[in-house]
Amino acid sequence: MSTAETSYERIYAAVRKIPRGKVTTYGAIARMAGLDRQARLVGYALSALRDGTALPWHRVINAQGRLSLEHAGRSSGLTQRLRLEREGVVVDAGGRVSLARFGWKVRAPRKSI
DNA sequence: CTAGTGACTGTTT
DNA sequence: AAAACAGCCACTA
Repeated sequence: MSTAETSYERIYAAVRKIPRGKVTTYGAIARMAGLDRQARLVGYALSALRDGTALPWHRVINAQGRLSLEHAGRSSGLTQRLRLEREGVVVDAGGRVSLARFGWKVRAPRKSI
């Protein structure tokens, strides 16, 4: 079809690229999808996902390093936290993740810790 | 068509 | 540190 890929498709594709054990922000996903200022759209696209999706949506958190789902009063917040911890991502009691440590960076890691 | 809302972000008070 | 404002876009009524 001549129909161009929707923003959703691009967003999903970007989310799929997040490596296991890492997290990224909505803004970063939007940027990867070529929608640099549509972080909100990313959240909206993810909200449209169904249960059982193969998309690693749990690796997407907000720029404050916090799980937006918990803050939004979603029951899926617990699921996200569980999945992250299962991948080795440390989630604080307040639902916070250290972006400095687990934030997905396209740049190469430091040669020394 | 308009108006309201949202899994956001960055800047300014 | 917390709240308010503005910006951006898609979906629903």
